[in-house]
Amino acid sequence: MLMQQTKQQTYTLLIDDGDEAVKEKKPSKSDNKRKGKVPVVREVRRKVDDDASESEEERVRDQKERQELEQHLRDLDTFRYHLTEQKLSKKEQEEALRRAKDDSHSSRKVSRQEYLKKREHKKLEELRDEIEDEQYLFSGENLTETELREFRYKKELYDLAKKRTEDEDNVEEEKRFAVAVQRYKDLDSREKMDPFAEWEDHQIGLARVRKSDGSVCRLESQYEDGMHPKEAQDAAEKTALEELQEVRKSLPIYGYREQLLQAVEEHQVLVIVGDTGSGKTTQIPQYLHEAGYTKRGKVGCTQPRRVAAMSVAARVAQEMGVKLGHEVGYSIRFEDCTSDKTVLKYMTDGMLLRELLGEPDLASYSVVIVDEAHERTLSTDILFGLDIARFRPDLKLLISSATMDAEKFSDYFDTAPIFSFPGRRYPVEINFTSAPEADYMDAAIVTVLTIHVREPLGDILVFLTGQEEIETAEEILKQRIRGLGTKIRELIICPIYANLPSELQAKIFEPTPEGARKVVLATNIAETSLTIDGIKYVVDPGFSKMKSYNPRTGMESLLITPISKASATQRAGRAGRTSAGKCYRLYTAFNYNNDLEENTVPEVQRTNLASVVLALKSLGIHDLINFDFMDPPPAEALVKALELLFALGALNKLGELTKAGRRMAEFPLDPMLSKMIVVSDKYKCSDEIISIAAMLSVGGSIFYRPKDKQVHADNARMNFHTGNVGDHIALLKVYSSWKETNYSTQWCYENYIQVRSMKRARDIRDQLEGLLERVEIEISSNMNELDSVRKSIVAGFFPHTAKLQKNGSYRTVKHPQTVHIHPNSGLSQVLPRWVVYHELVLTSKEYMRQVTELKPEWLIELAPHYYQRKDVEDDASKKMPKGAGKAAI
DNA sequence: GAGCACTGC
Repeated sequence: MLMQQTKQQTYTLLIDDGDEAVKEKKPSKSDNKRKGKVPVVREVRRKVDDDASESEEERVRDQKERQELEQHLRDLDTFRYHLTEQKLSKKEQEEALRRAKDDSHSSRKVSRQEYLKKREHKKLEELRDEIEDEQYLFSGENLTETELREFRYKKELYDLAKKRTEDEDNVEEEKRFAVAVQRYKDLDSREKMDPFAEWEDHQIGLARVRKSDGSVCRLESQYEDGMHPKEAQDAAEKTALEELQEVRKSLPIYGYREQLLQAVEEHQVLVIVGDTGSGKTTQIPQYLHEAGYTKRGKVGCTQPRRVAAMSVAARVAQEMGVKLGHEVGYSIRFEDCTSDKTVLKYMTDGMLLRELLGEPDLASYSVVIVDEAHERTLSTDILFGLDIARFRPDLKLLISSATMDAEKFSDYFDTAPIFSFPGRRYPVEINFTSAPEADYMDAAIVTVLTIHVREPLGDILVFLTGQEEIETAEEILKQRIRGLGTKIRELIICPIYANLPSELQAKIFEPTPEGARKVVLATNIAETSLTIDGIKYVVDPGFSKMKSYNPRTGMESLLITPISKASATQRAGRAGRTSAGKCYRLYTAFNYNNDLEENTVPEVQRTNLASVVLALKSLGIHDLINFDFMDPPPAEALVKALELLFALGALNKLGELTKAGRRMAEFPLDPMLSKMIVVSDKYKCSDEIISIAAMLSVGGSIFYRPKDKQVHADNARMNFHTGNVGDHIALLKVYSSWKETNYSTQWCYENYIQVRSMKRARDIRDQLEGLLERVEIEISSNMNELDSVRKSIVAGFFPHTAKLQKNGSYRTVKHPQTVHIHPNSGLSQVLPRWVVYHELVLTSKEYMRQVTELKPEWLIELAPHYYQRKDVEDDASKKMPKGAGKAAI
């Protein structure tokens, strides 16, 4: 663990220092521009006029330009190389480090101001640069009419814009927003508005129509919707089915069918290694069905993702010629598409775990297949630890994994045999940089442009770490391309990340127009969750954001960290799905070999385990320290979870599950939220509390805050905070207001609220409402008595309390540490004396997110076992910051 | 004045 941290730090340090060094060694502006920026973008392809008499001349010039460009690119490479060399000198590293330490604090403020100032002039500078570029590059050349006009126009624009860039920006963005709003207005039906529907449909469609050879056959749902005459329908069905059977036989796994079945017969646990495209996910369950395993019970196949479970089930149903939900079905949260007839059941791994809570021996299954086990989700790790196979000698367990982890799984399951067969994949050429990159964003952009200029057509996929980075990259790329106009091929930029509105997500699936190239700027979402056709080049800077949890402080953090080798391989593989491809890694082979971890740290080792422990306890597992985790989590994390559950009254002193604990375990929520719900029964406000619980569990993506509309968005948000009711009540107000408008999408837009998150909250709320019945809690509402709602919250979250300090910061009550109210909180200016918070996150400071005021005496009333008088003594005579300590209560 | 990667129940 220590080793790993050190490594990560060195890796990051190296890059930071590089940055510092760049600043110090920065060449003069024009110098920098000439070598670094201009030439790459500049050249490429000049517009060829129709005029035939000029064509020869054009060709010569084209050739000359191409040569120039090649030279520019070479210059650039050397330039970059030298820069990095300099950056890496030891002395400079130390110097940069020292300086960073000395004035990290004051420099933050300064840099903010600088940033604002810079932003103001950025656009202007860009334009000026463009003009200079043109003059520099094309001064001695005969420009075409159009190009001259363009140039003059730019110059005029620059002069004009100098005076009023800011205004223009606003007008432009105002327009864009209006268009977006209009588009939403145009869509009326709820189906259309379902943010998931679109791309989930797309993914399902993919599974349906993709043939093994990569070609597409159209047969989806033609015979299901009854649109065709009966005969045509039958005929279509027949040929479609026949064709599908052909396809099945052409899959790589087909040749191993008998061997595989024999291996399953002979061994209880089998590790299966088959590359993507081998057909294992769709075929193995069918083989097992054909071999008669389904006579003894269901065949269950788990997937890490909902879409995968749905789309694979749809595909298999089609191959078997049955209706989805009958013999073949799927089960995911909020959606159970199975029936009594179902023998092949695809499901999310979390779903199987939930089923296990009700049916601990999985009696209704004869085979369980855990697919994509190498992803090591929390659920698969727990499933493995439970070792169901030991109690059910007749249950077959198949684990499918990527090559490199197969041994590990085999060892874990008492040297279970490994069955491997080849997949279908195209070769991917891997390129490393010769020296470390100082700025991976810049390097990524240069690489994209270089590919665009040098390499044959084929789309590019760039892995970045988050929304902000993607937006920046998009901006820079657009701007660099814009200046070139017709001189290069068209480059279509497609951003993709989970929070992107779905109608914009759909853009990445549109086929690239003839002669153009698409560049997809993606987060990790493109690593596993979705596949994009036509990707031939992958640019991998080697970083991703990863959440980690500190069990000692209970603090979460989301940090940019180097990826693992396994991740790097996965990313590279994305280039070789439809043809041979290339992967550009923006780190050195040495970095790869020495600095990157073999595998990503499994989730179980970097998460809060409270709900896991509660689930295991409810399965009757008492000795958690010796639970057979494949990679055990830190003991501290387990202890912390046990302590919390004890404090919440879910476990007794002996560590046994209490009645309250049993009820809490029914809810698919963090135990503190479950506790809050269980207690709400007593305060007769379960209706309000489940809304709050649902809103809290969708996470922080409720309020929409576009860059250009921050003031409006903040105003809209503050409406829900009137009376300083606290963030929890504000969330409740958001939910009930939305409900009052009959779940209106329009209302969401008007109030800067994310529809997608609200719909998710509604789904969760519905589920929670259903579960209330199971734990015998009646729905009761007590909106007039907000203190009872607050008391329920405190009853669940009493370990998360903090008290205001003299300096305006807070100190957590039980395990003292200094924290602050998150600036996005409605109480960030109010500073109540006592607060309860939902979570603690470490970003630039230790922040409490979702905060509500409480009365200290409640702590004694609601958690007498946890707090003593002295903890909540309130020295009112002490001077508090001005205007603080007075909120709604 | 901050900044939510990605899943899942």
